[in-house]
Amino acid sequence: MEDVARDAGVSRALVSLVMRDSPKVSPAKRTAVLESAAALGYSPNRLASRLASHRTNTVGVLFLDLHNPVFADIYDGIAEGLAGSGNQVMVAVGSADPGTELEAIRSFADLRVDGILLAGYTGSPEELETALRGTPAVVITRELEVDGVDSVLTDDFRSGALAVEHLHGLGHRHIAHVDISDWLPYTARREGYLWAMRQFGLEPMLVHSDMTGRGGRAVMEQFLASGAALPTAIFAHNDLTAVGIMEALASHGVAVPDDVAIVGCDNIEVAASPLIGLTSIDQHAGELGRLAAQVMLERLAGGSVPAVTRKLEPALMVRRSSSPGAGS
Amino acid sequence: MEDVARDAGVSRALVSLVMRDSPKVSPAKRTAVLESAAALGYSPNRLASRLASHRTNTVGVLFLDLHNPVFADIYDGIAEGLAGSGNQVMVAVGSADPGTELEAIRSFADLRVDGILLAGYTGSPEELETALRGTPAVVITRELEVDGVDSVLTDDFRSGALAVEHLHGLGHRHIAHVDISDWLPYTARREGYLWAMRQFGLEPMLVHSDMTGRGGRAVMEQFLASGAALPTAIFAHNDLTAVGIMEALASHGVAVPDDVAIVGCDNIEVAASPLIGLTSIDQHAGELGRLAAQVMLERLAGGSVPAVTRKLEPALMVRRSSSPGAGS
DNA sequence: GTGAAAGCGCTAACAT
DNA sequence: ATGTTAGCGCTTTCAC
Repeated sequence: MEDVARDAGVSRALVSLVMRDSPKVSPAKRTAVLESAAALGYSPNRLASRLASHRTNTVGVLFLDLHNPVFADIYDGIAEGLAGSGNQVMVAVGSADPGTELEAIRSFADLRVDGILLAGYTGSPEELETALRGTPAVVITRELEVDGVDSVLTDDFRSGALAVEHLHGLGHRHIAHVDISDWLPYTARREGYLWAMRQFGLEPMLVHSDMTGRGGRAVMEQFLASGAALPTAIFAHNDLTAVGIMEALASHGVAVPDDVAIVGCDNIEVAASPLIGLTSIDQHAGELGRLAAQVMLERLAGGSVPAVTRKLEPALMVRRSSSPGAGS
Repeated sequence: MEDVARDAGVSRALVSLVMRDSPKVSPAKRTAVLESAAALGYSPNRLASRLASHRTNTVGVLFLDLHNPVFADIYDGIAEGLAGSGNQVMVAVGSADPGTELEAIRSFADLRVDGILLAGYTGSPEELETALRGTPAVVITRELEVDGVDSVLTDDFRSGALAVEHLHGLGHRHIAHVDISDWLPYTARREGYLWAMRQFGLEPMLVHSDMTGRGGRAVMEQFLASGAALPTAIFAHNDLTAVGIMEALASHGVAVPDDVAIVGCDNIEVAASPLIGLTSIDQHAGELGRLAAQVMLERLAGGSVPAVTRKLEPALMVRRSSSPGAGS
């Protein structure tokens, strides 16, 4: 920087201003500086500038899992929502390991990112609060009671109820639910399912899986091997699980939806494929990302307003896997 | 840090040593420092430490697209390959916009990451070289001639040839190829296809698409609408495209593989689904990521050895979409 | 608009 | 093993 200033015949301060394209430099000097910088192959060290300015203009985004396309949808929304705000996105991936997730959050905090977006946080509120060390955050797809942490999600309880209402309306009375509660603290969809089943006076039937397609498939294979009577309909915690279930059923010659109707959740792209035709509950993933970005920008601008929760209404997308005329 | 030192009754330097858990501190002082740090809620500012130490222990990873699951597989490999090396992963997503990609690379360089892994770089070698500013890099899924930039990929030419050989062996003579060359500089699979078609004395038939499922579907819809005679087999640039093509065919009642056989490329998880059953050319995505990580670690340790290229052999995975007995 | 001076919060030789 | 002294490369006052 010293060199650039000398080469352009100006002060270091002026170079600094040009690099942050401040409006208070004359066009002449600006081009002179830029030319010298280009000639000398100079580019500012952002570590130094961030340290000195106490601002990073960066928001960190933590994803639970890159394999679930719902996170790609959320990412697109975030990128769109942050576009033009002058903020940079920095991504980290949490993986299944619980320590990794907190490590990534701590790392963001130590790097002094301006804010953190958590897509699929699986830990406890307390751990989150200490890991954040005051960094503003918004959790996506979950509601958390932590100071300075906003929540953006789709109504999971309602999603579960919606699935049951749809299947009940089709005439189904034996509706099973494959949840992931052994795995992660996401229980609201199950609660909605249980509530709706109770409303209709139906007997709930719960099976536990993880959140992957492989998990759903394994659980269904196991069920089929057990020889137990099949339900006439299954509501799966997410589409990945639902597709896994459909795969297992297909391998065993069980017809969908004629023998068993299937409803997933998330409405990922593959659910809409004519080859799959999975009925699903749309969570508006892209919109969640956009909203989370917006909430974060407001918090970064507006100081420390009280934590906010934005909850979207899920939307039922009926497809072949639960088409009427079959089932019951 | 000053405060912690005072509180623990030691010097700042000692605190610094404890924070990096150096072996040269007495256990007594170590615990004293850690306790004070915890009590005061102190955690080191990594911007400052990185600036002062000139080391970040971070490698940046740039992905072309989060929607293609092949990148999730590559990520897993990278994470595995980097595990235990003391390096942190920082992810950025390039998106379709060509400027975004270079901007992300420049950003990594300005943040002084130790190295950059590029999964699906789409720009030119020259642009890459200037954006890197000397940062070591390895490109995955592509071979690039740039100083200090290694390449890790699966033989794309061979993949294209393999697809044709497989289909030819099944008796197919009218084999079309859907490529993405209008979109991205990935032409080797097409070259392999063209070479093999020539070897067999067959007439090539090229259709251009992007790299998405939607693109593949659109291209096939358009083809079907044109009324032109269908080939008996199609080799698609990747599995996403192949599935899109299968969707379009299904919508129009064209049977796979009886009317048209399909071969994709990448062997993403969904290809193996019994609901899809897509024959594909495995690129060993996870292995690519692991290898890229390993090559990067070697470069970071070994100084500036000449650029290296590691090329894997593709593997044909035959499934229903090209099952024998049908076709020709 | 410009230049000087004082940090940002840490690490890295040195000495002790 | 521990304290001291300089910086890392930039941003920010502040007076000119």
